[in-house]
Amino acid sequence: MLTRERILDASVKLFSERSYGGTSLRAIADEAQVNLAAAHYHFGSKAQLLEAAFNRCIAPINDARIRRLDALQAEPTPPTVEAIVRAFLDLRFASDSDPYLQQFVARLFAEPKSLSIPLLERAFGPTVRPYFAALKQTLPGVDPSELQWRFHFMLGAMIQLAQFEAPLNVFELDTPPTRALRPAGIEPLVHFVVAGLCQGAVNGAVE
Amino acid sequence: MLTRERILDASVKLFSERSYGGTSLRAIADEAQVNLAAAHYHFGSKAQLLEAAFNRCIAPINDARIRRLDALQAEPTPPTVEAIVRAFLDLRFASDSDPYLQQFVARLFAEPKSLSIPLLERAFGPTVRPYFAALKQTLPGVDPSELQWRFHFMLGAMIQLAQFEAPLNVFELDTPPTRALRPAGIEPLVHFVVAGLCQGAVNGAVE
DNA sequence: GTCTATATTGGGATAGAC
DNA sequence: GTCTATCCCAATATAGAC
Repeated sequence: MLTRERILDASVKLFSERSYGGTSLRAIADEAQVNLAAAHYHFGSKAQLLEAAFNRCIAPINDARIRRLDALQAEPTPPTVEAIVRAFLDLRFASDSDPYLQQFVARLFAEPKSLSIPLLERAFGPTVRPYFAALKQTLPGVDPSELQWRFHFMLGAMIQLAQFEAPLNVFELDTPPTRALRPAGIEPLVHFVVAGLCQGAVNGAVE
Repeated sequence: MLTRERILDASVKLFSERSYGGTSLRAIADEAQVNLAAAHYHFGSKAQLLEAAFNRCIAPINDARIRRLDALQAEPTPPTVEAIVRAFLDLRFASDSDPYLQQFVARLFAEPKSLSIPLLERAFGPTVRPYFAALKQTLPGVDPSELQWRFHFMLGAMIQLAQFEAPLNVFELDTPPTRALRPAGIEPLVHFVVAGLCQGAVNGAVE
């Protein structure tokens, strides 16, 4: 059972750093200091290993996000856009999150769609949909299809932050992964996204 | 010489769709209906072929972007944020642009950094820097390091649009590439980004 | 459950005829 | 410049001993 965990850890690390196509099972076995055959014994195939690794990585974050949204919606006053955005984007206090999670998500989004879409839909859909619904309710003045675009751009900005430690600093190589989202960029990200989501609207959340 | 072009065309298509690691030289030779050895003869290696394909793809867009920025700065009145953003993001009228360009850029951003960063820096840096400088001048009230973050998020939103035809429609598979940026999402993108860039500022560009 | 060994395929790259 | 043929290696995957 320990072997299984070692393989998962190594998979998360390497898939996050080098993408799916760029990572071999051999490299994973090496990193995990485990025999190559063990990967097949425990997971069957490379694709199944990817899914297992991602699921283990995303599960605690999904839980935290859902819990935080529930908490917001349990309050007497309806949540602001900023509160919803923050609950979704600010993972600084999800201390049990895997440090590679965000890079992992970012890499997954860029995989060939036949690989990424089904996986993301299964792992992400159930968490993302309630957030979108909450935003829709908080921003009734925004056309739903327009809001879908804005939500889409929020994900793009989030992913961009996950991939690069510093903005535009295109020279840095192999930066170490950071727990949850890059702390330094979280506040700028939240404000950027809230501004984009609330354009025009005079919602209590914007300032 | 025709062979060379066929290989470049096929490379752009396949690298864009399947990423670098997911594309073999054999697949490229097949797609181009060209002999495998020709790829090595003309380009030397897979990595050099990637760079050649990307350069050919990005060159006209770099030119168009620089030309448009120059035109803005030649006018008597200083450009608005929206005008600058539009010049950068709205490629609908760059009719000679490769239909795969945006997917290509998006995939490149997600490659392992040791592969992507140097390439992006060479191909993108000289175009991106003047745009950042122009924004800095138009938004003097925004702290430069904060503006870097915002610019960074703009790129993320742009890439997200490039990768997916419709927002959140995570079920669609293998959508055909679109010339320049997805037309339907351009206006939402521009407005989202302008709002994010101009937060707080009372610049003529925001409305 | 874990190892060694290997089957099998497909990858990038080259040599050398034409 | 273009082809065939091939080298060499790395990839995923599996068989079978322990």
